[in-house]
Amino acid sequence: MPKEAAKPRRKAAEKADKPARKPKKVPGAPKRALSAYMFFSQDWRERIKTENPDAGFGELGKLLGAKWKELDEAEKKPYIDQAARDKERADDEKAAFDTKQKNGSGDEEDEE
DNA sequence: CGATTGATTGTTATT
DNA sequence: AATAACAATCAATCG
Repeated sequence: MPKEAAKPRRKAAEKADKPARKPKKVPGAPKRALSAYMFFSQDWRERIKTENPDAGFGELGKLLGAKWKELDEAEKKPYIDQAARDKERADDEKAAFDTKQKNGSGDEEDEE
């Protein structure tokens, strides 16, 4: 049995009183990459809507997530692949962000 | 060095 | 424009 890391990833439905998550923390945030779910939704949202034209937001989310878990790794693979591809892109942004901050704030194209 | 957390991504319908 | 379940993620940061 693999060791489990105590990582109770639960953040959704945690809207007690917080004014939503913070807009951003660090200036020039290179934004992360999309997750496989993002690509999965882009492709599936059509089918979900096709098979569930009455499905609203709740149904979509729950139904989508349920399907996602149903898929096999091979099924998710293409989505993960896209996510991985985007990750490379995000990596570039991060690299640029890292380099830029290392360089110093001097000449920016259009950054305020 | 390890774990945790925080920030982020995209969908839709409603307001 | 913003929010809210759904899932991933993963990079930076703290101990």
